[in-house]
Amino acid sequence: MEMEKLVSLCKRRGFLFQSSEIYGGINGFWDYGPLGVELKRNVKEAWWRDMVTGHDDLSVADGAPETHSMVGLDCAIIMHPQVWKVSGHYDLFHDYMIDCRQSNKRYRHDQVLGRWVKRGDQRAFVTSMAGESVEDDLQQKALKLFRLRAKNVDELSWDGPVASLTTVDDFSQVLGPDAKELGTLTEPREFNLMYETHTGAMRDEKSKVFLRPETAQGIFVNFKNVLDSTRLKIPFGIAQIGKSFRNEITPRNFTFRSREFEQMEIEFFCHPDSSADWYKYWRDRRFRWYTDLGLAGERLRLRDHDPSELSHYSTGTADIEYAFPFFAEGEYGELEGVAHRGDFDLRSHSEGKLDPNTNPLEVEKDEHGQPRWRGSGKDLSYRDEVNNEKYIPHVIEPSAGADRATLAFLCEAYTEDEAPDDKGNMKTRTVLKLHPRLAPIKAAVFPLVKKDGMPEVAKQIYRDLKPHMNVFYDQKGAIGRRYRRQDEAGTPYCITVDGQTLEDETVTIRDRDSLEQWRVKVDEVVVEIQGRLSQ
RNA sequence: GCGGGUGUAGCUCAAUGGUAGAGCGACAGCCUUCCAAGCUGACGACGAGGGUUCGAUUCCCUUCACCCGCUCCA
Repeated sequence: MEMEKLVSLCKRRGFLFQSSEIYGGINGFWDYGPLGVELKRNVKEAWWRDMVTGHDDLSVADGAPETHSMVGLDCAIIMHPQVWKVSGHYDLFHDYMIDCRQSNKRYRHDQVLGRWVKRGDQRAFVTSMAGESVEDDLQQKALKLFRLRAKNVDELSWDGPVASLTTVDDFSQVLGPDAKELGTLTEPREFNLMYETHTGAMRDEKSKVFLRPETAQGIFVNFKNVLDSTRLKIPFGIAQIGKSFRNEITPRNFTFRSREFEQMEIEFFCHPDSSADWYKYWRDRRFRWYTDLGLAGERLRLRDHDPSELSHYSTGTADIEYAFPFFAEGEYGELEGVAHRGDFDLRSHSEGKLDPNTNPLEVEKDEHGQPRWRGSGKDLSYRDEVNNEKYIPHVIEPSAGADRATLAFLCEAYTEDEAPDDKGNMKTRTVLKLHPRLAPIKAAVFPLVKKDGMPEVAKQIYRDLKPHMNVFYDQKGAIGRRYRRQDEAGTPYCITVDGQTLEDETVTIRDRDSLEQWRVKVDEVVVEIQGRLSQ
């Protein structure tokens, strides 16, 4: 499937528009049109119903270690700035970046390592991104820079230890990691991946706040509130759907990487001893959610992170990925990450930001030995009244992208097949084979022709269906054209009033995918359609 | 942020330094008894801003957006 065709259809039929299009558009932002908003709402409502309101607290779910509860939350986009300092986003999202004018490569300022080297009266700071073999790499580069052979390595004299580029002020003596000559690096420039704004009318450093880059932290900081207000017992999950914002360096690939996007996140709190089992449960359950809604093909996969990719406090992370058409063959894009996060988040918000590189986890300290970012100081542990046990729960985090899921469902649904026209010639038909739960319009009602009392019967069927679902009525033009329009919108069923209706009070129902038609009594249409939609 | 490409009607495309054209779609009407049929009619565009020019959609500059490749992707 070519992506341009889907993008074109999305625009033409009102699924997706570029934001602020009449002003030339704005990079990284997208608007959902009349059909798109229904589709995305259906995705979110399916998630909310399947994860939260439809969840059975009393039964042990398939694959689950025991019963569990699910509740929802909806918190503010703007939170106390300390939330983002303790969560680690402030440090991670505030990078200084260096560009190389010669190689056109970009580096994190603090990640470029190098060492001063002299040969005669020439002096340079040679750099490398080589990681573990950095010293060898630096020597190679120094030899090359001074046009020396390996046997003349003695002519090099090193000045000081390997150090970060942050220790260097004058870049004119710096050899970039991929450069062939000195002084090709730009001055460090600040990259803010979190959007900033201000609270109150005063616009100064003290009033600075951030638009959240993820919804998860709102759940962590409300953990105690939820516990105190609900009589919930562990294990339970808190779910939230909401907008998040990241000032991505390169928004790309339609809505896949947007700067404003919507997340569907769960933080699931459990006892540390059962956390590995719960992780497996959520990983498999979330994967199944996508397959149940139609991403059943080979383009969807569950990828377990390699143990070497994991933080030591995590016993597992898996990505649910989809092979979007705009990726190269064999490449996948993340729809959802399911992560075992241990007690990292709750402890950080209690004790202060933990250093993820420590084991066991310790609070990250600044140069004065003080906590780098102070936590709330509140006790975020859980007390098990039955076993009289007190502990900090472990967290399983299934974090999904609502826009990415919506886009994946669209990509998967887009189909071109052949269908005959009224003369029997085969014509290309464009159809969105969306799962009925996700389809923006559930059914369309047509009179075969605009006379003989057919519109009146059809309008009544429309009115009968409307209280139950989104239905569309159309009496204009040829019947075939009306069917094709609904195919493009992904409407699963079309109901047609014809001449026979006037004799025996039956109508035809047409299936979008098979093009099959069958007759149903007029007063059984609602039950028939409802029954098929709930399958 | 870099390099390359592309911006003309809702969509797909055409032409032109001198009033911008088509197909499809959408709309109105006629006709139509099951898969984008036919006839008629009306609507509808040069991404934005500057410059050169008597005159710019066309040439130049800037900018914005999209696509491809790099980079980035906690």
